[in-house]
Amino acid sequence: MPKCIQNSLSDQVYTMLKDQILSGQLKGGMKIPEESLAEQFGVSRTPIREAIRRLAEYGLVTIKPRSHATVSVITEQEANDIARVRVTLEQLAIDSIDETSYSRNVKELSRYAADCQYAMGIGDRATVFEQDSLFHLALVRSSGNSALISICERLDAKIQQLRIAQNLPEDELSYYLGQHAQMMTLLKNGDKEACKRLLYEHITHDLTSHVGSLDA
Amino acid sequence: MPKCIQNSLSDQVYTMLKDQILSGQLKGGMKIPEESLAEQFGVSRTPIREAIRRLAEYGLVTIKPRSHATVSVITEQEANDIARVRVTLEQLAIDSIDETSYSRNVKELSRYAADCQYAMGIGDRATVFEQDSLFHLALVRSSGNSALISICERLDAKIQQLRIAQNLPEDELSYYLGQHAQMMTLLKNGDKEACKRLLYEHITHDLTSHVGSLDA
DNA sequence: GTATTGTGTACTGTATACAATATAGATATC
DNA sequence: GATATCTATATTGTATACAGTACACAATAC
Repeated sequence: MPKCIQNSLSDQVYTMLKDQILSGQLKGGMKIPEESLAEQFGVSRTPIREAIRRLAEYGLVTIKPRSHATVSVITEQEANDIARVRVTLEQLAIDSIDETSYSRNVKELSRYAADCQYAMGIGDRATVFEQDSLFHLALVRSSGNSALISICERLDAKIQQLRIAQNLPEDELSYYLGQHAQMMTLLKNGDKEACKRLLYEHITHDLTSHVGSLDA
Repeated sequence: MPKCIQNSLSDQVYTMLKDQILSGQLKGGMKIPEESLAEQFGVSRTPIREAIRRLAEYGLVTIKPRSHATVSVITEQEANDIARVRVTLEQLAIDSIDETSYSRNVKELSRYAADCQYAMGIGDRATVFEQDSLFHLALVRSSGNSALISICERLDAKIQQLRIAQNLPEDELSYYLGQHAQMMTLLKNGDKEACKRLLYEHITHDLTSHVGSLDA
């Protein structure tokens, strides 16, 4: 269910392409010529170009000048690098949260955590990942730091791509999702240090072991 | 002196517009209609559009749908937020640097530090800021973390805008520039903690006091 | 059989043309 | 005189057309 905020064709195409990439419909390494996409979406090349270029800024596609754009592939090294940065950024978010901003967001956070668990229960992985993203973004938003928020929102697409590529087994995924609620408890109790340690485990857990076959 | 890596018109326009914004020639809040830019640069609207959209991704211009794009203005809050994130990211870079990667980059770093000081001596503020940026980016690159590097490179444009807006008095600027060499000494001695503390001061020094008159 | 060059095709990069919408100014109304 | 509404214009959003380049395949030379 693609959610198009703007109604310009560029934005619609952008959202749909992003969804197709993150859902794995468009796999890493695949060529995406502008003309065939234009045909597929029933629009001209102009909005396609703008969408592709935006996706390139987010690292989801790679543009080779005067040649095709391709869907980006994530390497193991890149996955580790992103995780490391992510931990650092979200730990900063935790440090920046004060009680009032937390209480303002606690309801939203717990809803995402719950929805995530529920989706896990019925085996709906797509929703699990979506709600997981929303939880972490809401956490970052609670920091109130606009620069931090925009960086994390930008990084989110890559993280989603990573989550899917990681392909964690059910039991592990379920275990790590439970940490959302734990983190909230720690935050409520004001124990930021413990929360940051848990976040570290939450994000960097046996990261490298499951990555692979992105361009199957 | 704009340095155009790619030779496509889009890239050239992008670089030139960026330079004009960072040099203050295009001031915050100014409208930038596509057509007049196209005339000014002697190209069609297409490459102009792509450049503007790219600048928007970097936060240097703000696009209001179906209306003019304007040069973004930095608020005091935003400046603080960016500084906070920047400290965190560059501290992560310092943590990630190992001896081999440092020794590979030490020459480059000291050159930037020296050039920065020299430019300060002859009162060439534009070069000071340029070399300052290069120093910090080289530091981040030494980390070898691709995700971190790309985030910092992306943030760099905003930081440059900020540096100019800050408009630090000569003596203070000169003082803080001296810290580049100090940080390198600490790194060489392996005292990362001290280096990170110094970096914190280096970046967050009386930040809010000088910001203002961006759209003079 | 392999390497090299030539040619055609397909795709991108850019320009131009048209459609749709927002802004500003003028007119009308209270 | 102030406010609201209408109209004209300017500017964006999108489509299309053309030019130039890169890639793939074939033909030739070694």
